[in-house]
Amino acid sequence: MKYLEKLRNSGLRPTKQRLQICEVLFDTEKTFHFTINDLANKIKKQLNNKISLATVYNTVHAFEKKGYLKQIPINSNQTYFDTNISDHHHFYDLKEEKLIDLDNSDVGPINILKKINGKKIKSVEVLVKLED
Amino acid sequence: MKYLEKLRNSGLRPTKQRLQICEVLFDTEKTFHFTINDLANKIKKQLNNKISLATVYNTVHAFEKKGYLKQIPINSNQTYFDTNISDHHHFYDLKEEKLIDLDNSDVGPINILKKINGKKIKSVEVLVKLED
DNA sequence: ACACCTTTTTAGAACCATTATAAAGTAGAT
DNA sequence: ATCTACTTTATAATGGTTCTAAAAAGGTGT
Ligand SMILES: [Mn+2]
Ligand SMILES: [Mn+2]
Ligand SMILES: [Zn+2]
Ligand SMILES: [Zn+2]
Repeated sequence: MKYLEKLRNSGLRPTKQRLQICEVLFDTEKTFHFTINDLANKIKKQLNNKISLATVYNTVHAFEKKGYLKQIPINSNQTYFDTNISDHHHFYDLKEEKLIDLDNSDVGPINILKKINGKKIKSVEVLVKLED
Repeated sequence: MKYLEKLRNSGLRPTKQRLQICEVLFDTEKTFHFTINDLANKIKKQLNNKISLATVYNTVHAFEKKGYLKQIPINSNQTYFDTNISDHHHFYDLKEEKLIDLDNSDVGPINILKKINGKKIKSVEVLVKLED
């Protein structure tokens, strides 16, 4: 199975439910942004099978911890995840409440001049809010 | 009173509670980051007076809407606000779960090359995650 | 001061995304 | 097949935020 590695690395056995979550998350041309609810609905519609929310939460968090998914820093009542794990940024369309990818190459190089003692930079994320 | 303008512009009458919230928010040398709960506790301790959470929420949201406060885009179970309303960015110390200001001047100029049809940029915010 | 009407405050309830629980089911090892 | 640890699931608990509606305070005209 093509998702064994991701599952094993995340400390998860390849169960039917987890493989289905993988299918929906990783078996696509394009990457996408989602909330837990989005994902649960997508599974139900696309695979005609309901997976309990608890399992979806657990699996998504395990993948996020291992870096197979990213959380998108944004203020919302729900948490947004991203299947695009490359270094990249986001537009947030305030009217439509939609996220749009913004490639690293579409943002000039970002140089953080200030240093914090004893800490090192793990990530640099840009959020560009859009209005009409 | 020194906060009349902010309150009036936000469509709020200058009540005792709102003036106290203003005192804690705006009567300081330094700007700061806070959650609603932080703020309610600060008022209780600093002014020795309890203001109901509903009033704190309402007032903070009214100020935020008018731009007298900013929300900080970050993933947390609580919403973080900022009394520093200048264009600036943030470090987020993952270990300590603390936000640290990052001046515009400490980040090279950010040029967003990609354009979205019919939309204009309202803000550009950088979040730099820190680890040990 | 008083009456009258509007706005505000407040405690508590409701809401809802997320997390915890624990019982029943499943997978992998022997 | 049996055993054991892990997993799924329904459901409950948690907790930040929002809503409600009754009491309090503010403003206005007399
Ligand atoms: Mn989460
Ligand atoms: Mn809010
Ligand atoms: Zn993305
Ligand atoms: Zn700040």
